[in-house]
Parts: sequence; C-alpha cells; structure tokens
Amino acid sequence: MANRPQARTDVNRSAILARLGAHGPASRADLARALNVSPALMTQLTKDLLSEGLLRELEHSPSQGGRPARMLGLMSTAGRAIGVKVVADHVAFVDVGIDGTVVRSASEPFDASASTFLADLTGLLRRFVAGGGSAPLLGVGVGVPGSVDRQANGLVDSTQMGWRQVPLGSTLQRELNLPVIVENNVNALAIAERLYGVGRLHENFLVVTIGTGIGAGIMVDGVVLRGSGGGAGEVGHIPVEVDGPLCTCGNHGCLESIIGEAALVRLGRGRGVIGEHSGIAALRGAADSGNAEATRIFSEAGHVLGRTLAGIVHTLDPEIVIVLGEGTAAWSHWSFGFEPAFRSSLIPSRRGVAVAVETWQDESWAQGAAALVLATPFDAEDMAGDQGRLVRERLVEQAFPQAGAGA
Amino acid sequence: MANRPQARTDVNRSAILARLGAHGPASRADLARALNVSPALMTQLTKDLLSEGLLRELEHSPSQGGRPARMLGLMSTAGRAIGVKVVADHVAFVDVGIDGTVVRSASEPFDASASTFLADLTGLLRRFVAGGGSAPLLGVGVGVPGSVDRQANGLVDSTQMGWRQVPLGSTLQRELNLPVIVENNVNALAIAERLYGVGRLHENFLVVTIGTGIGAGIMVDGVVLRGSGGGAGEVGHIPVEVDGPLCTCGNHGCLESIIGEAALVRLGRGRGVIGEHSGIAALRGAADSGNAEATRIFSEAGHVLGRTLAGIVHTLDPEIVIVLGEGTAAWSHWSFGFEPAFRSSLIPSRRGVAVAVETWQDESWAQGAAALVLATPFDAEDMAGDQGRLVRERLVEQAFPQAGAGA
DNA sequence: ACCTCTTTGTTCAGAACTAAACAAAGAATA
DNA sequence: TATTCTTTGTTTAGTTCTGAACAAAGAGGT
Repeated sequence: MANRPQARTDVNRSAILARLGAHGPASRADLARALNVSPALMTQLTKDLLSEGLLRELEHSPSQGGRPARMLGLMSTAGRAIGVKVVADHVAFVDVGIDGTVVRSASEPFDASASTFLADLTGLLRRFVAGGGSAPLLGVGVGVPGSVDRQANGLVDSTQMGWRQVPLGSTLQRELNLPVIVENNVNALAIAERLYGVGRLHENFLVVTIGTGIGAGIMVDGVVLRGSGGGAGEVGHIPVEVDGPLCTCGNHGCLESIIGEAALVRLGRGRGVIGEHSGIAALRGAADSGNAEATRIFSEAGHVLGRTLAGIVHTLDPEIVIVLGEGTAAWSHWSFGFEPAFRSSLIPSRRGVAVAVETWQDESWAQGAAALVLATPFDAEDMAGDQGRLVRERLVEQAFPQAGAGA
Repeated sequence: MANRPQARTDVNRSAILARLGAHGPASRADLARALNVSPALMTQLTKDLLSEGLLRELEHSPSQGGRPARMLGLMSTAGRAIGVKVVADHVAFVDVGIDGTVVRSASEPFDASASTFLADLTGLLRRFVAGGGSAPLLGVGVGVPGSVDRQANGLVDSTQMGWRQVPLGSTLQRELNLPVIVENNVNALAIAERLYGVGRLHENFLVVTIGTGIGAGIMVDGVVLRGSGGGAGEVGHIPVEVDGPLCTCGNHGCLESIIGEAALVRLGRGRGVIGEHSGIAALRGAADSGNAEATRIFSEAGHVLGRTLAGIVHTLDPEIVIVLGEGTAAWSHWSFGFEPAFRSSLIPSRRGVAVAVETWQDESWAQGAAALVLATPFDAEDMAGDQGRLVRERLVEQAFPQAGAGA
C-alpha cells in the first residue's frame, strides 16, 4: 500500500502548470531553463504530472539543429479561476481556463457605498461561482481600485469607493470557502500583461491607465512593485501644478485632477465644447469630428501626461510603457500632445523607450484579476502567502481527490 | 587522505559571513532565520566555518525565555574589501574590514577627461592595493556617477565625466587580477545604508543625493532597483519646469537644472548675493549668517525638491527617504521650503513618511563602494554575476589556500 | 523544589535536487 | 553515405538541505 508518488514539491509542480498556461506548450528542456531547474528534475516532475493527467504530450515536434523537442501542453480540464473587477457602481466577472481563455463572463450592478456592500458582493460572487463549469476552481482573484495590504490578506483602502480597511479578502474566503487573492486593479492588469500581453517579452515595464483616475502598475524583474504599504503606483497624485485644481485626495494640482476624466469634462464644459450635462463621450465625439477646442483639451492632457511619464521613466528605467484604460478611446487625440512632450522630456539615452497603447475592455480588467490566481504559483511563497499556498494545494489535490488510488 | 570537508555551498557560507559582517554577532538560530535555511543546516555550516577559523564562538549569551544563545562572530582576519569613489577631478579610496570598519583611506587627484584616464586610475588603484594589510583582499568596489550595465561587467556611461561605454570593470579586473564590481555611486550608497545605516531597519527606502547632481537609489524589498538598462534613479532629469533652464542633458527644466549646485550658484550670483567668482560655500555662508535672499534660494530649492520627491513617494511607496550628499550641509535652509512642500503634496495616507537627513563625507561614498563587495554574497548569483562568484571563491579559498591540509 | 514552557542547538533518516554520463534523434558537413 | 555536431531527454549516483525528534539550558510559576 501507499504507493502514492509522495507529491513532489508543490511549488515546482504548479510553476510548470502556470508556465504552460501563460506561455503555451513547451518542451521539457524549455521548462527546465525557464524555471531554472535541472533537466533531470524536469523529467521526474513531468512524468508525475503526465501520469496524473494534468499534462499531455503533444505530437508536435519542431526540431531545430538537434533532437526534436517533444512538446508538453496542459490538459485544459486541469483548472480554472474566476476574476472579479470591482468598481464603484458595478462588478464584472470572468471565468477563465488555466490557459487564460475566457470561458464565461457577466456584469452586475453594485453599489460600493451601500452599507451592505460586503454581503452584496458575496452574494453576487456566490451566484457566479455556482454557475461554474466542470474544471476544478482554483481560486478567485479580485481587482479593486485602491491599495491592498502586502500579504494579500485583502485589507482594502480605497478613496475612490470610500472604503477604509475593508477586510474584503478574509470575508470572501470565509463565505465562499475558496482561496481569494485581492489586489489593486492596475497591478492585476500589469500581471495580466506579463502573462498574456506585451509584457511576455519584457521583465521591466510600466502599465499606465488613464480614465476616471490615473494609475500605474510597475513591473520590475518580472514581479509587481508594491512598495512598503502596497501603495506603489499612485501616480495619479503626483503633484504637477502649483495651486492647481482641487483633487479628490484633498490636495491641489495632482496629475489626476488635471487630466482625469472629470477634469477633461470640466474643461470641455467650461470652454463650451460640450453641454453642461454631457460627459467624456461627447467630448471625444467632438474631437473626433474635428472640433479644435476639443482636440486641444486632449492634446494638452497628453502633454501633461507625457512630461510626467518621462519623469517616471527616468526614475524606473522600464523597457516599455503600456497605456491602457477607458481613456485610450481618445488616444489619437492625446498622442498629439503626448508624443512630443514625452520624447523631448527624456534624456537622450532614454529617448527610445517604447510606448504601446492598448484598448482593453471591462472584461480585460477582470481577466487581469483572474490572472492573479493563475500567476500565484510563480511567486516563491512570498507575495500571495497563505492564499497562494491554498491555490497550489487545490492544483495538486486535483490529481488525488481522496486518498492514494492503488496501483 | 582527502578528509577535506568537501566545501559546502559557497553561497550559504559567504552569506553567513556577510550577514555577520553587516549585522554584527548572531546566534545560529538567528542566522538560520535570517538566511531562511533550517537550523540543522546552520549547525553544519557553522561547524565547518568554525573549524576553518573564519568564525569564532563568543562567550556572550543573552538568554531570554529559553536556552541562552551562543553568539557567533567573525574572525576579523577573514577578509577585507577596497572601495573606490571616482568623480571628475579626484578619486577616494578606502580599505574596509569584513565588518565594515574603515582600516585605511586615501584621496588622489584624477582627471576623468584625460585620454589616459583608464591607465591613470589603474595605477592609482594598484598603488593603494599594494599598501594593503594582511587580511585577504576579497575584491574592489567602484562607485561612479553614471549608469552601469546590468551584469556589473562595468560598462560605464557617464555624462558627468564624459564617458561613453567605458569598459571600466573588465579593464580593472584584468589589470589588477581581482574581482571588481562597478556600480552607480548612489546605488552603492543605498547598499551601504542598507548594510550599516538607517536602511538596516527597512526593506523599502529611497536614498536621494543632493549636490552637483541630484540622484536617487531605490531599494525595493532589500535589493537595489536598477531598471532595464541599469539607469533607474535618474531623478535629476525629471522634468519640472516648462521652458526652464538648460540642463547638462540638453533638455530644459530638469530638476537638476533648477536645484543642482550650479543652478543655486547661478541664482546667487544673479541676485547679487555672492560674487561672480564665489561658489556654493559662499552662498551657504551667506544663508548661515542670515542673508534673506540666500536663505530664500535654498528654501525655494527645498520647495521644488519636496514636490518632486512627493511624486516619487507616490510612485514607489517607500518607508523612509534618506537625503544625503554635499548639499545637505545647507539642509537647515533647504528644509524651510522642503518640509511644507513635501508634506502638503502627499496624499493623506502617505503623509507620515519619514525623512532622514545625513551628512556623509567623501569617505562614506567610497565605503559604499566597498559595501558592494561585502554585499555580493547576498545576491543570489544574479546581480554581480561573474564577479560575485569570484568574491565568493576568494572568501572560501581563504580557508584552504592550497590543497586539502591533512588531519 | 518541582513542573511546565520556551528557545537553542544537535543528530539522523530521508526528501529534493543536481551533475555527469549516456542514449536518442535529427541537422550539417565532408 | 558516413562523420560530426547539436539538442533533447533519461538514468544513476551522490550532494544539499529539511523535518522531526531530542537533548540542553534557562525562565516562570506553584
């Protein structure tokens, strides 16, 4: 009895799965190099995973100069994760496979300022989870606009939603009985970019979101920079203009108070471009149809953003800057001011920094949150802490639902 | 024959030595916790190191609630490192013991713009090395104002000294036949702060130097943030003022062009506070003796620095900001503008960030460079790469100068 | 004085991993 | 076509490290 393969180190096992999920099929040799272990060990680990049905051997074999590689791929039934994007007035859910593909999604109204918001959110999430597919659910990732304490206990501070020290993570864990990983939404986006987007090719990059607020996710050597209190990336409150407009944070002249959505709308109304009750869509429409004052508003915003980002680039030296968020819908107008200001504010040796602009949807934010769960196996026990361990456990348990199945 | 203890993993061995050097004596249990290995292994490793004469057991035993700890200390003869600070017009050397104490120091004139600067520097360094003590020399750390390529090969770009792609590291290695680690001087200071200064208590902090230039060293989770090209921390070129004064980088309105030493002196002359041929010392003197215009110049500089640093704090969320450099001699005048500007530009939750001002000497910069060598064993093979391995080797060889000494 | 609790440090079996040799399978080359 | 080279993947032997049990040495209470 007890011929159970004595579960190898879970970290390595799940790192293999996560790697395959994020980067697609790979050979044993590739994996050994990527995860920095010996080929010998990789043979062992993959043998186990194959016999457990988590991996499968693909016939495919490229062959380039030497023995052709036998590619390994994930069994798509190995697991899935749920991602949640929480904002002030609604919640978006996605259910993604272990390979990052969206299986299912939904969006529900939600009032973050209601006194029952925690129970409301739990209920909505519980309903979405209940409608799930057959693959085992590894965990839930939640992206929120605000800062989250380091250990991903899920203690949330959010000025945007009026939350102070809300125990979002622990509450959801208890209620749902699932691993829950809570993270700032821009950081979640940065992780998604690292796994599935432009960031796959870069270890050091900056994700900047423009929209209601201005935020940044900072990726350094492949991991998110959180700072001492989980509050890194609050670039929306970089002081830009002395005695500038009042910001939601109480200060004057923050970046966000000048180029945030509210500020642009206010300018549009003030300069008579749009009506007193029109919003950002109208302003963008005006610019699209050639209104000079409207394009100027966006271009000026681009100018301010360009100068400020140049400063951040000098501070952090990223390989690439990725601009995201609802605001990118009007990027063609922003860029008019952004490009010259950004380039001319950089020191010569840094002037070649790439800038990529992407238009992601609401769903993408939630996908970023799901990526938190799928990415946890990567972080060496540190970041996601307890919840990360739980995700790993579920990923491994999956092979041996009960006790050891005899030979 | 061959009863040689079969040298255990060098990384762990030298990590123990480096840890003891940086933090003073510690018990085996302390070390095991700090270096994240099992107590069992620590027993093994320290047994070897003790028998090799690199460590010694201290009688001292605090005892607090349980069995009293047997402290371990370094044999001060285990090794030493040389630190070099290179600037445009001179070079400073220090010779420090493995515990970070300065044994010997020197300063020599040097012309970074001479065509023979590489040979000159080699010669000066060779002479200083020759005058060394008895402890084995582990390596040489060099701090330069400029950016150094990632692998610490020592390829230097420095606008301040007019160097482009100077192979400083490889040249010195070849000529001196010693491990050489080259690093940006502010980063070196940050490492020194981490080992010996305020940074011992913090994993996330910012070192800001004010003087000729303005620079920053960024410590994240205990390691220096270098960025993609080793150019992180160039905060001197953050754009501050549209159409501001011309900067050495060719742009206008960089932070450095407004509050760098040259800018302050120019203001002082322009406003008639000091003569056309007086320098920063005269300006500081004027402020010290109460000249209102002089104090205003420093205070305005403090104001600009405060606002800009607030932006960096929002971006990185450090626990503490440490201000250093020659400029701190006049800090009492800077702070008049700095404090209110800094605090009022921070979002409420960040307003408590600590600021420490230290006045370090030329020698401290060189000590920071030496710290590079003593700190290498910490970085897990990554940063200092080849040179780090060499330092480790020398630290280990030291116990077995030749082949295995019989029983 | 005696028991319990806490912390340090050691020993030993066994797990996790690596290094090195080798087998497999094709490309490049003569 | 045979030879060499390159890369993948496996096997085996051995090293590094951990976990768990235990001994040592004191503090704190009863």
